[in-house]
Amino acid sequence: MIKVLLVDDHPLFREGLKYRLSLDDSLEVVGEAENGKQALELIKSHEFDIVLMDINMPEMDGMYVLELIKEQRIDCKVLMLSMHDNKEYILGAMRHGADGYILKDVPGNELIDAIKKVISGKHYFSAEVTEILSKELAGEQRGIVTRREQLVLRLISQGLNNKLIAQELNVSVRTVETHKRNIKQKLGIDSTIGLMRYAIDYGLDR
Amino acid sequence: MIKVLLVDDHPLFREGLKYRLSLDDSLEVVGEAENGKQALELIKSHEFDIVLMDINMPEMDGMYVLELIKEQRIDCKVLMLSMHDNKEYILGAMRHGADGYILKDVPGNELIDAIKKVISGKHYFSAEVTEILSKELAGEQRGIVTRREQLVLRLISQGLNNKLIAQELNVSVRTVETHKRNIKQKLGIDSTIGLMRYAIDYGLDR
DNA sequence: CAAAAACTAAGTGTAAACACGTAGAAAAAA
DNA sequence: TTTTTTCTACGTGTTTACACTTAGTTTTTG
Repeated sequence: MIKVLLVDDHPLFREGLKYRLSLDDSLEVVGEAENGKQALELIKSHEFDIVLMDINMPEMDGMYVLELIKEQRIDCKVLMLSMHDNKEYILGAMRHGADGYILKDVPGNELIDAIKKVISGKHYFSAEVTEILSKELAGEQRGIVTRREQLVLRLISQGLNNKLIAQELNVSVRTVETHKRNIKQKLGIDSTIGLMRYAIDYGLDR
Repeated sequence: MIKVLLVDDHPLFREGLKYRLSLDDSLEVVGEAENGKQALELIKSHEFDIVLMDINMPEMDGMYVLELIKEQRIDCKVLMLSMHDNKEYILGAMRHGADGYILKDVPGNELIDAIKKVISGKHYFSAEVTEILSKELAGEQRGIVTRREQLVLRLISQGLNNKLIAQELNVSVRTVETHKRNIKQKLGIDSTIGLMRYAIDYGLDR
């Protein structure tokens, strides 16, 4: 029996997932959390075979939880669920060692397939995701926004100016400027406001 | 038996809803659509007591379908489901005669309550929604952004700088600056980036 | 360990944005 | 038709952002 932890901030969505998974006899949802914090507590106190987790959540997002799980080498697969098929998320999730990444608009049976693949030790990325990735790789690593750059992007999207971003990250304004310049170059965007739009569109804004 | 039509572009979410509604004996999901177009066809060819519909969908969004249903006086309640608690959406839905508006992150039982209230001829707006509305009304018309200012907001949200906005509107940069200053004052926002966030949050960005 | 990538940061000059005030012309409302 | 609002725009001074370059340090990777 595969023990599943569901992490998503929408109760209705969780209920739906739970129901869908209950249709398969080899799966069992043994835990639910509505944010990263709760998830982390559960993961520390219980054992799960796999965590199905949304990326965008209030109170600690899924990406961070993923990072912690993998850093601490907790023996548990992590399958990221997301509304967004954006590069940054997907690459971010891969960088942090996610075992899979699927979009929320896949049919239920694909989700089950994904879980089983992941449990069997493989990775699973849904078609749209691999599409994005292949495009990314075809471009030979153009556009890979680094961790620090992602942080800067997030702070930009929160409305902070360079000075405040610098304070937040404990670096100089010049460093922030450099990061911004590099991000712009990588993404082919030429204004802060454009960066903000990008960050918001691709859900980096929290 | 209340005949329900589900309209949402996420199969998993639909499945979840369907399951949740199946737990109540007086409800029956007799139709599903994954976009506004499909929904409209179904509504024209079949009879439903209530339509549960997402606002954001590809291929004709829910707001437009709502508009058509109400314009054509189709005898069918419409309960809008949304991820977003933004003013523009909520006010827009009300303006077009939605029978209710609830956020996707409500628990399943609240959704069932909402359906029944709506079917009985009442309106239903979830707590967060009425909160937003009351704030809006309490503000006694502060923050009325004029037509021109709305245009500026939209262009800001698209990532244009002052010069480009000026070109787009055939006015001087100084005028754009003035508009921006006025908008900020009206909305109590003190950065361009904040304006952008506002515009996107409130759906002005297209 | 060596090489590459990422992170840091500075110099210097230019461009854009912002604050605050003011104000005429056009359009809408009373 | 007055009155009010909206749209337009300038002056002036300050702050912030951007371009383009260079480069040391740390971290990651092969």
